[in-house]
Amino acid sequence: MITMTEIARLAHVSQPTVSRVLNGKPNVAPEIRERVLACAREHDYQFNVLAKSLQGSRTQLLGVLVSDVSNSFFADLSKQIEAEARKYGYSMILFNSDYNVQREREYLTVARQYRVDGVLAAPVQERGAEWRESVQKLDIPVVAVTQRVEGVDCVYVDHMEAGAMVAKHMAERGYGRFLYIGEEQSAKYAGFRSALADLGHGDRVECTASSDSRQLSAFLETWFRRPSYRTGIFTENDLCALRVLSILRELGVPVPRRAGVMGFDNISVGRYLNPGLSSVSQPIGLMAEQAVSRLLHRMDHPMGEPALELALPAELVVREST
Amino acid sequence: MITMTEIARLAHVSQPTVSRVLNGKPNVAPEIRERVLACAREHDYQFNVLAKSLQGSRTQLLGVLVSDVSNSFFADLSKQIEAEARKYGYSMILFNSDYNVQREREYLTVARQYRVDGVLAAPVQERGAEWRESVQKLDIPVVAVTQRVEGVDCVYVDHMEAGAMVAKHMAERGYGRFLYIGEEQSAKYAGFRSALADLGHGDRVECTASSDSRQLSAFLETWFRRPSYRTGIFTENDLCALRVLSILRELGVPVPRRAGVMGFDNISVGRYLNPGLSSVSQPIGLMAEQAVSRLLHRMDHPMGEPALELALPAELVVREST
DNA sequence: TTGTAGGCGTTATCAG
DNA sequence: CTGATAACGCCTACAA
Repeated sequence: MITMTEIARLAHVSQPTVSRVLNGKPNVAPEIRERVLACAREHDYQFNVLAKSLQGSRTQLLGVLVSDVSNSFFADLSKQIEAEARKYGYSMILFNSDYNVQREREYLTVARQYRVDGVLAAPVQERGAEWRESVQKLDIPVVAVTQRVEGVDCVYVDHMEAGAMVAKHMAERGYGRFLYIGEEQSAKYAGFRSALADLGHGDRVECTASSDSRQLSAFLETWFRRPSYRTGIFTENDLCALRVLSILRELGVPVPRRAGVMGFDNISVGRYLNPGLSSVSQPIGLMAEQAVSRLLHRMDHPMGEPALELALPAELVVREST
Repeated sequence: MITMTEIARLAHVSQPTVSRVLNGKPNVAPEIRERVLACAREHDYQFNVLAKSLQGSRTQLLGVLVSDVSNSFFADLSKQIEAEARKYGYSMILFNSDYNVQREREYLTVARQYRVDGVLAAPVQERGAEWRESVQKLDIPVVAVTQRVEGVDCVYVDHMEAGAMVAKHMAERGYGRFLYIGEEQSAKYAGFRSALADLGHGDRVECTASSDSRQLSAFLETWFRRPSYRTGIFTENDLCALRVLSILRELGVPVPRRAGVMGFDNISVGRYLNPGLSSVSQPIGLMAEQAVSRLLHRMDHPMGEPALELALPAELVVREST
């Protein structure tokens, strides 16, 4: 690939002059400008961004760290982030932590080795003082997306509040028993549970892990064998809700009559399901936009301002499953 | 971020010595090695990959160009590619062409500006002599994924053959009318159509575009209003199949009795649908593996060998929708 | 075993 | 308006 120095030689000018031309600086004689441009075009010159950023300028690279791009929610998020970053001339190195805290850390160091100008991370750990600290002593600005992290710039929806919204909706729909499928410590569950308590259903909530499909299936079979109230099921995300719906179908549990199912993330296929999946929608586009903009801002003001913790509104998307 | 030169100053040695230590080269006095390592650890030294690659060595960056990560197929593909690349110490810059040929070209030049060691591309254009040429005169190795491109390294499944498999399956299932939803020029359609012709259904195949949902809905309504044979519908991808299923449900067309639907890509949510979506599965993991390995190989042998055109087997995944 | 010198492709500074 | 020159962080000779 041709370099400025080579163009300089071909055009019989000095290399800095070539630099001036290619960067569109003023104060270059028109004829020289033309000569250089012609030569650059002819050889399809491309800037060497790496060499450029050696001078202390920006790399124009963003590190984007998600737990799993194959989850449509993160796929959508990555897409929006890429589109948003592109507006500012940024490209994105994508890292997949695979829900692995160890790899999350590794990728953070890889991102630094590439001298990315900043990192957008959807951190795995929900409540991580540890994560905050490891991020804070980093010399690269980091914005957390989807999760609140105290003392770190972050853009997120309030999971507590979302859980409460779900609880309220399910109570209104007349469900009398409740099930949360996901991690017991999650903020969604906390909000769900506490709102149900306020509604007088405090002792009718249970929680079970989602990880093992067979186990989950067995659990639901037992649950619905005993005659009981109509059950509102809230899952940690839509993928999990899909599995639940599929299990309920196998068990012959009618949805939404006997069981209501509400997911989280409102992935795009939800509306095409049968029954359509009710879900909590996060404003992905807005999150991406705000997160990128905050990150770029932070690059210029590394320490100055206090962390911005931006809570965005979640929205209930009610379809046939509740 | 601390540099080798600074460590050198702090440890009272020369910068190349620091380089030797940090790169684990032999012939360094143990005590100096310790001193340097201690200092590096203390200040959390990280290599500057960019500076490294200025010397002509590799950037350890791969450009990955897809049309739309938010399509689960490409999301899965990106994920597998990332995992595979990581094994060789490579990171991935992700580009989203958004099915836009113009942006595809732009991203190719951006990739070059970053001096990526190679590019994996799922090209938009199905039959592009133009694309081949633009890629061939690139100074960076490119491997096409998912599409065959003559004269360019590529890893793909044979869409013609896949289309034929679908035709055969649908004929066996007793459908007597056929519909392809997608671009008329696509290889899938060609294979579908020609196989149907061989089966004596040559004049019972139609094709309609998928782009406009309302239009598609109107088309299907008209189609199913007239009493006709049972119809086998083959869609260009699973996302499209989802929309079709949803429209058929609205129209009250029973699936698979009156209409059979088969998608393409076998995205993971397909099995959770109701009815479960029949589809053509592409071996994503294998494709990623082969494509990355081919790309790395090509880096070491830029021109030597002829292009590898690797056709991988597609597989019919039959569920309740056919 | 260690240090010095040069270069990778740029940009910035300063002199002419 | 243009060209030397130094610098960015690192590596690879080569010299001591």
